[in-house]
Amino acid sequence: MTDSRQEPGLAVLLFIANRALEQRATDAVAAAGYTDITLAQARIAARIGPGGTRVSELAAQARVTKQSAAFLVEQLETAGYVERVPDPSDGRARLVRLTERSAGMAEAANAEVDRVLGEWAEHVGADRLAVVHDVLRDLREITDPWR
Amino acid sequence: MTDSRQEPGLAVLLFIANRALEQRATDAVAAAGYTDITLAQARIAARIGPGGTRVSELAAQARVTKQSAAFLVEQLETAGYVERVPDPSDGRARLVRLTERSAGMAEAANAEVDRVLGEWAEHVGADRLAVVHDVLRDLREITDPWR
DNA sequence: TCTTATTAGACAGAGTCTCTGTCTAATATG
DNA sequence: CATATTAGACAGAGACTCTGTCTAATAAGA
Repeated sequence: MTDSRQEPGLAVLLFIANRALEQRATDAVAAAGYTDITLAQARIAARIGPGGTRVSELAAQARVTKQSAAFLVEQLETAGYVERVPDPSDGRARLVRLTERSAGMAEAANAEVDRVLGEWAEHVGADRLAVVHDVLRDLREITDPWR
Repeated sequence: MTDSRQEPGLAVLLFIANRALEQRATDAVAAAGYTDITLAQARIAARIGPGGTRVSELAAQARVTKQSAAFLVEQLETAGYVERVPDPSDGRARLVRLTERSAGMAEAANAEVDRVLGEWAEHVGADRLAVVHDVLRDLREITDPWR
């Protein structure tokens, strides 16, 4: 989205880092035996909170439309990774929750992410990586309309 | 790809920042009148170098298969944003080059990216943002198999 | 309370993107 | 010169995402 080759801009660098991490996590999940889940589904699943999350919320977090999120949740439900329960606080809403089956998958993903972050810290220094983390967190205030 | 809500991990933060920048650039391009280009096409177009780039190279940079990249290049060619010429150095290859028509589009995208980065620098400090840029650049050595 | 506006989600359909698999031509390798 | 590799084309299937529309539940105001 920047311009052309040569020294890559921040836009490209963000893309590369994001994709690298995503790829490692995806590969790890597949290696752990969870081969019936796609990247798009995983992006949704990864954003489900402990107490369950609404489809609208998942859509916002994953930057897709409600329809797309609902479609992916449906797939995840069929595969047994999530379940939908009524939201006690709102009769219109339903909460999407992770099932026990997804526990191992989540663990595999998280373990790999930690491993990758360890490698990154070793390569660029834990302190510098921490700055990246802090800055991106601060940046979220202006880049993330939802919360 | 991390786990669930609460303090977002680096994986989610990278995703958010990347998407935010991508969205702003995309909106700016559309606002500039280039409504016949999609996000996937733009991701490919943004990676075409001054002297032209091979489809295989574009595929690697955009993290998609050769087939996907070829498909998108085909769309871009039909729309008049790129052209394909034989690669003098390799009879098998063809170089994808930007046409004059894409100049205004690239300018609109780059201008918006610069604008966003300016906002970011203002929000978190130019020095801290510079650290992020440096770290991600260093990280590329281990996250980007292609160069 | 009653009317109206908003919000969560379901449903339908079309378009876009991406992948696996296979094939040809051109280039390296030994 | 035979073989392996690489760039790209072609075909087809599958996955993802969107616009548009609809119902039900909640929120807001007269």
